Amino acid sequence: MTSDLHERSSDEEDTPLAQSGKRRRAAQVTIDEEYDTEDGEYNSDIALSQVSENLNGKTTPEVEEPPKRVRRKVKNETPKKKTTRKLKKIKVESSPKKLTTPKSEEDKSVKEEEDEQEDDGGYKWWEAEKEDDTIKWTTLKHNGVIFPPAYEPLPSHVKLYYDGKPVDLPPKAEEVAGFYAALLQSDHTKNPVFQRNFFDDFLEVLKECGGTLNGIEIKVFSKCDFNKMFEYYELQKEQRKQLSSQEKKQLRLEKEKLEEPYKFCELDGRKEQVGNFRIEPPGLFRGRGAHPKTGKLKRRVYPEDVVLNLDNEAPIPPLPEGQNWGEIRHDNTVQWLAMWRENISNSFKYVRFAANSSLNGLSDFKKFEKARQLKDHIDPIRKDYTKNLKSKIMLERQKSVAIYLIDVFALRAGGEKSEDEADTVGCCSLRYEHVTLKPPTTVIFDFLGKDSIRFYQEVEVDKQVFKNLAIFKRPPKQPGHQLFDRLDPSILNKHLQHYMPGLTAKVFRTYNASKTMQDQLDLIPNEGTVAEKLLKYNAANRTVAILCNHQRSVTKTHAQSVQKASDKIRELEWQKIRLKKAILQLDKKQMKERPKFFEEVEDITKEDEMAIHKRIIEREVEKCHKKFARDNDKRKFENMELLKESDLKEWLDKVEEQRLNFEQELKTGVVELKMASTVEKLDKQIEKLDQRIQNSAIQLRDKEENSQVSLGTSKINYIDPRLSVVFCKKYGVPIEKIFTKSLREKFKWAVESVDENWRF
DNA sequence: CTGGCTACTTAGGACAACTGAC
DNA sequence: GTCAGTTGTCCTAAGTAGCCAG
Repeated sequence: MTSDLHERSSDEEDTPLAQSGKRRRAAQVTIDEEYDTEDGEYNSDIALSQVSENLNGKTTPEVEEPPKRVRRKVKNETPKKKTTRKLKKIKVESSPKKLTTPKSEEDKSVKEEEDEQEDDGGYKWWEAEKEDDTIKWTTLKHNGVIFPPAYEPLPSHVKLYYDGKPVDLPPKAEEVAGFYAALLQSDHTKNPVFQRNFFDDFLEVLKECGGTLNGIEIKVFSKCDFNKMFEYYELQKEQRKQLSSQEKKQLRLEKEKLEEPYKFCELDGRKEQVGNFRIEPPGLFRGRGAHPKTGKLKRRVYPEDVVLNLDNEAPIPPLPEGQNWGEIRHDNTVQWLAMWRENISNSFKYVRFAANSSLNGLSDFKKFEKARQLKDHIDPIRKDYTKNLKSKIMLERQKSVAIYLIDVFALRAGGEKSEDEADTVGCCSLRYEHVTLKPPTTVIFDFLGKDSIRFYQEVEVDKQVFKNLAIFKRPPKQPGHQLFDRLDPSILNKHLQHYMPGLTAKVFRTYNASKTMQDQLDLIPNEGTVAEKLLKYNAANRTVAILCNHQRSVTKTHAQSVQKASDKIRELEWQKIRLKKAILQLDKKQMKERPKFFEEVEDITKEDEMAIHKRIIEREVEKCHKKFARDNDKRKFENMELLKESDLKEWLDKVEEQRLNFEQELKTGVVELKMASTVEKLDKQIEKLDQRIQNSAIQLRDKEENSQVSLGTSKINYIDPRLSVVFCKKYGVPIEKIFTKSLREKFKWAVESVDENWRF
């Protein structure tokens, strides 16, 4: 058999359509038909040479077409107006009584949050027995949503400038310009796509409201100057910061009072917290990664856009005169209170219960129970996919490899994406260029995953997986082509259902994350201080985060703070050595008695010492200046006599004296301590320093290792909270050290239901 | 089947609040 | 008390997945 027997014959275009059409025929095609093999193992010699060609492919780029990105069918090619299932306007008849919270609000002027928890937390759903899970509630009452405040036009002296001239914008357009101005210092505004999308939408809004008010015609983005607007916002921010703490408190209280009615709802007669009761304010869409729509105007949402969901007896939240809700629904099979359609990708946004709500808790519990259940099925699944790596049917091989990748490297399912989203992939949507093969069995993954976070891993894989990946990459496939051209998440999930009802690709991530955590926790000895145990818990957490590729961007100040910390350690070490020298000065015999102890005295070079001296002196000088400035500020305020320059000089002289001492010390090697001391006292000090050095070193290492890893996501979504609870109970670590207040509430079901023998 | 809807889960960054060293 | 650095919360984007009509 030769290459023209490949399923994809050469005359077929590699259009997205052709690609997706091919999938349909996939099932019938066997490996035998496709590849010249007897046992389902394809001829690795041929394939490997092809592979390495691609690999060493530094040669190929010149020859090949630049990798084109072939995507599957484009959704919404023509953004056709959806069959407008027009939101029925239901006339609000019922008197819009305000929802009274179960207990009288006046009882407590200052709300005690902990107490608040007590009375609604009485219901322990995890101890109740619920049968039907398609019905989420029988009664649901709430007060609707908070709309963002109306736009307040800028004062007349703050304007957009066009080509150097002030522009009078109609409020609606000014608002949009303001959205951009506010972001002037962010990275978004440096992105040309963002600029263009913003500008297009801005012009459109401007046109809608009839153009500028002073006849200036805005045409070119580059002539727009948003600085005056930006400065105004900065000023406002500054002023807000300057408010006295009293005023700030006042504002906080007012906000609190306004929000109070929306924070809670009543579900089956119980008080529950609402999550995002604030409608998202208008602004510029900030898509992540290379999002084609980033910068577009996210339009304001009005009551007419909002669908409310509550029970049919529930009072309908009132609206200002003349305004109406888009629709009132009574759908008790869903867990949302309100929703609206956003204009960027035409999808829905939901107002839902808070993380600590019973319904969300229940879903969470079920999620982890499902993942735990996978424990009992994982062995046959692994056995199966290992076996099927050699299946004669292409589809089967792709399935097996996909499940292997999802299981072993915790890849996401990887659904199809449309052309107007950022180009990110998961397992099923991996393309040729995302996987590089390095014989014999090394694979390099390099692609952008969810949120355009880079997934880069060089890993060893099963031999047969390697071979299969080589097959999936075989010509005529080239960059831009799907690796798993027979697969999508729904095919995969359907396959997985056979092993276990409800099993889907994402369950593997939960399972492997929690399993890994359990294994890591098992390795931690029950000894040492709480701080030490905590450190080990975090290390375990980190293992999971790395498995799931949970990253965060390093802070701007990271390098600096690492530098600072390591400088501090060096300084401590220097101090220690200095003390050891002092010991030797006191008693020369010590060297013979404890040669090991004094070994490190030689470790420090003159240059090191000089650098440390310099740092200390610089710091001291700076301190003097700062203190001088601060003291005088204070004195000015209190109408006291100011410190004179001579006072500052006096301080600085002292520092200079110290500098000279250091210089002397460096020259002679003789350490002069401030106080007379004994060998014993110095030993004690050294011991303390050692401890401090160790602690600082651990902290530094932790900081380094955590700088790119985000622990939160796995803690919140992947690690069964019961693992953490058991850990705390068993190891005597207070749960507050691991779960913040809101996490303790979210995971209340776990905190209260588990004994210390529980295992994932 | 497939594609489009719909609902729900997972995600990182912005920003506010807190904390500990000085 | 002040400041810098850290931690916790909020915000909303971006995934997964089930369902249903054609």
